[in-house]
Amino acid sequence: MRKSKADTAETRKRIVEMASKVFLTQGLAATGVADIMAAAGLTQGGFYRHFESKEALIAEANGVAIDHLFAMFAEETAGLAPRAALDLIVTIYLSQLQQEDAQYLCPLANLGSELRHADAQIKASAADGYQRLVQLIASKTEPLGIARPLQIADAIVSTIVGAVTLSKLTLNDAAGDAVLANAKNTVDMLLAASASASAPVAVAA
Amino acid sequence: MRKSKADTAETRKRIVEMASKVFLTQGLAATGVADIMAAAGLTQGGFYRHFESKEALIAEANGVAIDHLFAMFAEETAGLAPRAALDLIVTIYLSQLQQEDAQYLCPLANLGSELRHADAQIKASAADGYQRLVQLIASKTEPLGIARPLQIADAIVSTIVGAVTLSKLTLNDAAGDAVLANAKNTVDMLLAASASASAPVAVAA
DNA sequence: TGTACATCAGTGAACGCGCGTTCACTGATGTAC
DNA sequence: TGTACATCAGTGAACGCGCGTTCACTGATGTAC
Repeated sequence: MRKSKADTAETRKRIVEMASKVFLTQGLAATGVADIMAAAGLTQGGFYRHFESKEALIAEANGVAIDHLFAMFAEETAGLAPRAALDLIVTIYLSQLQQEDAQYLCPLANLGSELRHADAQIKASAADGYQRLVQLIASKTEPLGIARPLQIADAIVSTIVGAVTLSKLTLNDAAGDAVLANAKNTVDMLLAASASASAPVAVAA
Repeated sequence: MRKSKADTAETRKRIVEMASKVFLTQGLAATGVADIMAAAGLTQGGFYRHFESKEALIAEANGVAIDHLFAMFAEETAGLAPRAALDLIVTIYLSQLQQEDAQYLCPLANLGSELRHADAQIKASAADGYQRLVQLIASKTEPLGIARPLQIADAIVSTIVGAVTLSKLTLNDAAGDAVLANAKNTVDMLLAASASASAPVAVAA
């Protein structure tokens, strides 16, 4: 049953994509290799033709999830002014678990505490995602002419990651939604406070 | 080897205390019943004399962790004015993972993503902890005469929980410390922004 | 108060299950001539 | 270009291990008389 090189590459990609989705929605420990292979329409025996271990797949799946998230951000905010782009990024990030199919999930918010105890390569993929998220936000705060744009970017990341995590630990969905809505207000407040703290500057588009 | 009722109660309490510590530092899935019993100086067979299941212990251990956290907050901030108490609570919360023995760990920040997929009683204990944390913070923001004290309390919780979670997902400790230090600044900024947004009010002690 | 029996905390071994990983095998693809 | 062989993606079963849970047993505690 050997497959062509193109088929093999496609299969491998399909496994990573499915793994990314399943890991992010079900958790790392709760998701087995057999679950992922079944989701990809394969049997578990073939897994090790593509990956060295479950850990290696987790690291790769996290990387892919992060890549997709940022590609989507870039696409959605193309041509927008920094402040508008920032608003959209924050809004999209906060609503990641509210959509039906939950296509773009962030490993930091959805796997946070599990990543902490994972092995080195998995932690490295998480740290990379964190860095990229801070830098993306900072690339939008820096042109705003506000005080301490890097610290504000960092603060925004802590707030939105915390809010998404906590929104799934409330007693009911309404409370979770309130956490998310409030996080958006908090980001706005941080930006407004930073703007008033520095000399008023006209924001270029 | 039957023990007296007092001994039995003490043993049960010791198991919960050890479980609380081990679960919070190692994670739920990574910690086995045998690990906990060994930490308590017992063998695994005796576990089911005290608890119905591992899940039941997790729920109870989380509850105990939260109780300890709040008891410590109450003790540390006794007699302090609301703003000073708030500062101290935030500072202590943010430094929970920096101490040697890490005695007071919050389940929300340390088990966040694992709690999300846990069973109903465990999630209920997490939701309860979240409610209590928001209310404790709100009890300090409300006397400050600031705008929207409840939303600010909620924002503070999202920020500090997110920061503690993320501080362990950075490449090195220095970056993690920066996340925490920045979270403190963020809280201060939120409070200052809320104060300036409302009519200036003298804060009573 | 003393005695005889029931209770039950704790032990250590075993059970059963699931999971990550390995393996023999199949048959289509790739490659060497 | 055609042919013979090597390669290897995928299958399905099995292995081995760890973990949650159960169980027979022990002997000290609690209780009934």
